[in-house]
Amino acid sequence: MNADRIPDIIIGRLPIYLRALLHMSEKGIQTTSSQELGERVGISAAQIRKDISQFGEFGKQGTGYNISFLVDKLRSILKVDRIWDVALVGAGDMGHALARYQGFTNRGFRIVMIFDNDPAKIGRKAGEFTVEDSAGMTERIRAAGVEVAMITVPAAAAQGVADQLVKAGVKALLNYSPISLSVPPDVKVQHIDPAIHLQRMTYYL
Amino acid sequence: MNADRIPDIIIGRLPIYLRALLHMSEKGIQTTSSQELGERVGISAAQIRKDISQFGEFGKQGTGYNISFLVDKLRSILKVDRIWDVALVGAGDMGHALARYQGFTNRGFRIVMIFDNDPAKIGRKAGEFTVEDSAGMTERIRAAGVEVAMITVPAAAAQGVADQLVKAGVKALLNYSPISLSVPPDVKVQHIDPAIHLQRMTYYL
DNA sequence: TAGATTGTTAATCGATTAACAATC
DNA sequence: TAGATTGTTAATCGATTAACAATC
Repeated sequence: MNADRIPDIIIGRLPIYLRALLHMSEKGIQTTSSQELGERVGISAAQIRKDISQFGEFGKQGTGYNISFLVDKLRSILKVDRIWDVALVGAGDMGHALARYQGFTNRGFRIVMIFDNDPAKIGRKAGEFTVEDSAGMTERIRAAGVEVAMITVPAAAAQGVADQLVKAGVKALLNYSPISLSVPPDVKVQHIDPAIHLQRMTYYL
Repeated sequence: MNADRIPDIIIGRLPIYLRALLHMSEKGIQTTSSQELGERVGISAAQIRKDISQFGEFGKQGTGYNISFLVDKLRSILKVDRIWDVALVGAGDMGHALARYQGFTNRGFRIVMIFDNDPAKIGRKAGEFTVEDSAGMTERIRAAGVEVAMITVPAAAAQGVADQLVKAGVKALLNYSPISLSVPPDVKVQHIDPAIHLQRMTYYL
């Protein structure tokens, strides 16, 4: 156990471990080792043991880790042992795809509202939701106490939307717009940009 | 200039620099400094200078970097000074969103074929493409010489699809399925999983 | 017990930062 | 010229790996 601040890079690996462990759990596997988990996720066994040991002694010498126990621990550490309400801004193709995405279930998230500023989209359905006018976004989000949001608006609008979301109290932003957002230090941002991910690979081709 | 192998972590930052530089370029800015670029992307000036200097002396003391010159250099380094044909596997919501995504243009990529194994989807349109039967996928991809692919199939099917793509000669895989893929060492994989990205932030909430 | 595997330490490796001479 | 900013070196900082005692 370690009371110091845990490095970002370790926190970033925990969701990968969690996903793999849930996958094993669904297949009925009850126990795993750092070795086996490492092979599945492409990370060394030593690193996995070291990462996990930052938070406690969750394994047993000789037998490894009990999967459902470790899943519970990781969920608790990552604070996904609850359901976070998520606001989605941008009801374009990507927004619609996310609105209908099944992958949030059981992983700690649920979209609860969708906004757009296009009159042609407001009032229409996106997944099971009705697209709301982004004019009322700040108040809606603040009133609902939503702290997590996803942005799927065009690049030119993204920073403005981010500013509004921050003002509304959002502390975690998943940005699908192809632009670097600037936010206060207490707000976390993650970027998803398929072109960036592809460009990281073409260097090696 | 450095003839050694460039670390992955540096290659991973270059697309971020490139995107920011293109953005500045579109706004008519002609010159920038490591300081200014660093503020835009949230990376220290020293690191940006060090990263860029791995590939040559692209700046000028006193004035900084010429943006269009640096854009050209980065495009060439990342091999996106050409257009890569991309195959898309999975014509669900995410596949459709990617098929219609405008963000690949001018960034080195163009989707050229879309596959699915669902008879209800085969023959239908996705963006400007007609969904093809994934039964003929390996041959189609090999014949077309496609080296880059995106996977948007359900988790249970993803590893099988990846295996087929590898067999077809694909060397760069962008995986939207919520599962860790295992591929030979000469094949690059990048993962996009919104739940993973969100879980990286909830720890801090 | 014998074998397996953890948690942890120390060693190694790699990345970032600070500082500054060079120079535009 | 004076001011600004690069490219690079050395120092610092942090992350990964190897190894192994502890122990299930």
